[in-house]
Amino acid sequence: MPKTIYDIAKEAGVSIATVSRVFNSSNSVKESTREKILKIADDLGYHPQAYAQGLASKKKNSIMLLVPVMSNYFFTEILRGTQDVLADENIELTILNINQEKGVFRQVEQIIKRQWADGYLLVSLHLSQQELQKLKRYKVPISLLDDHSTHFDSVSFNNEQGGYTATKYLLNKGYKRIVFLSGSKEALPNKERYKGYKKALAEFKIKPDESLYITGDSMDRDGFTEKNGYEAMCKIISLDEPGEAIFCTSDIKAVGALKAMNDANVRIPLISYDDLSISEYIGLSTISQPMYKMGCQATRHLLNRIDNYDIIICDHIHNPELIIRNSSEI
Amino acid sequence: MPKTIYDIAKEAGVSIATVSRVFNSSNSVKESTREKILKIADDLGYHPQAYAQGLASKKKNSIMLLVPVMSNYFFTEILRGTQDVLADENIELTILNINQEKGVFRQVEQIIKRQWADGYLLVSLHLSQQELQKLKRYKVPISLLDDHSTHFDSVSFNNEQGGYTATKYLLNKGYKRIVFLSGSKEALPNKERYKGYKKALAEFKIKPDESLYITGDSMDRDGFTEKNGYEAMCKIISLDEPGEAIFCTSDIKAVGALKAMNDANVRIPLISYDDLSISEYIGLSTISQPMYKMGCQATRHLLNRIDNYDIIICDHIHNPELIIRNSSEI
DNA sequence: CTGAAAGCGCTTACAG
DNA sequence: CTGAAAGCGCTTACAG
Repeated sequence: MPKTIYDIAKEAGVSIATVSRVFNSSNSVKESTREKILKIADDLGYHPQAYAQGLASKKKNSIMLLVPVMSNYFFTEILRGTQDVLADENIELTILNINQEKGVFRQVEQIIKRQWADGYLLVSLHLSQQELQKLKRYKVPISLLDDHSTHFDSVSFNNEQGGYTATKYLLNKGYKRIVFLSGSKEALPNKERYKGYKKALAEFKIKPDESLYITGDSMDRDGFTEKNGYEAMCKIISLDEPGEAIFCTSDIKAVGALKAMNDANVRIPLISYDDLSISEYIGLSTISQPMYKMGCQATRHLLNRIDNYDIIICDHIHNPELIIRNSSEI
Repeated sequence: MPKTIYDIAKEAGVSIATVSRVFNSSNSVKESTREKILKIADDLGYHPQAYAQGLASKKKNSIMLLVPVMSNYFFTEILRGTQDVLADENIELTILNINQEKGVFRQVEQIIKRQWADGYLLVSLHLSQQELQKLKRYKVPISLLDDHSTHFDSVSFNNEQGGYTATKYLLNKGYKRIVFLSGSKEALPNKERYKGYKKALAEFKIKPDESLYITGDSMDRDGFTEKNGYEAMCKIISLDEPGEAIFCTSDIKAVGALKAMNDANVRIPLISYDDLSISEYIGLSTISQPMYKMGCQATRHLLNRIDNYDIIICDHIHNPELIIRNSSEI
């Protein structure tokens, strides 16, 4: 039922090769022929089928962005960067949501095997080095964002530094019992931020107190939810010795934590992590990361590698920045 | 370089037809042969190429979700619904971000022409009836979410009802000067909500006051940003007669509006729209819509139509629900 | 249970 | 500037 290149060629009285040339902007087509074909194609609602083009040309002219959750500002900013870099490139961008419950590696490998795109941008997927190594054999352009590896181009944050900066600030203000309000303990960024937290404590000769490592009970999305933050804060409040300040590993959790404080009518200084668009408006002191810029970078890495698979591997690590607003200043 | 069906067939000593059958779960393959082929495929990292399969079988086994912005909870919930419906279907789901600045219709039509998927779920795209009519000729399964049409299956909200309910509540509390804190005046949902707002006023014999129709100056994302809400609220506060209550057309804008109130140290009752996940935690009274459920519905419509293009068109309109929390209760 | 062969809708040297 | 033809990597009747 849908029109094919044959329909157009017949209608225009030319060969399919000529029609193909028109759509591949080869300049070796007579202007009048080109216009005629374009007109017919428009009338008939024709455009070359992506799948057939991909198969014949062995190029997909598309890249795929693989992400675990796309609920947040974090991802939106990255996407903005990617789209801006792609703007003059004539490359299509599709997004695939990876289900964290169903084996991240399996899903990623499957997509790559099926050759959906010319290259893949893996965002916040945190595969193990061993898994990344396995992906290497497909010899396909892959670029990592919010993840680090020697196998692929990567753009990542210095999470340890972020945890360190936030904690240090609190320590400098004189607080000693600082709570680490955590997400899932297994999540890599969480571990790294905890490292930074401990490093800062160490500088102040404070031993990390296990009972101050606290998370909520709701564990969907690795615990990065308002609900988890609320639950965690309730636990903190009911501690025998509640803690004098809080380093919270995400803004979304902080929203929950703030509510719990309000409900219980207590106020504990808090610094969180992400700098979502709402954070400015609810006065969160937080660690900010240059997400737009990183989206641009990671995308450029990918395009370069599609262009030439054998160029040297790039590895950018960005230092986050502490932004002080109300929540830390009591 | 990547392995093809020929490599596998040769290695296994069978024809490519047999290899193909294994991957299409045809049961007419000897168990031992199947296992052998699967083993070889796994060793060699082979899986049938999506594009070649699509071309040969004329089925993509994939659907595409077209959305304008995916920053919000709104979209995340819909996605959850879609994914849950797709869970046992063996259909891939890809997402395509539509750039509102670059001609929504043109982008959508292009995607459809190129035949990326077996069907398309259009979310919050608000094409005109005329444009939808044009898409009709491609005879391709399309399902609309947060949009209404007689041409395609659709699942939408009764925005007028939402605006009416919110405004009525405020009127019932005795407020007379009610501000309509708007997004872009051209946006369809905005218009519909405004209709409901006026309808409620009419019941109270109040003439809509033009000077109470207020929006901010930042107009990215159709004005649905914290910043726009903040700006609008500043205008409201500096009104000669400020208004006794506010109906705000989105929670994100309300976040900005609340901050502006705080900064100016005023408190005006406010009801907003969306019920994002944070809204509960910051005490927003708001209009809530069953997004997860609607994502499920729209996806089922689409699958049914892919199954049989000629079934009768479905049209669900959902009534939103008012949820009272702090922001409206001063 | 398996294979040979046609065909899906394109692109792209090659030749003119 | 244009066409004939091979080929991309699969699926799927058809035949056995």
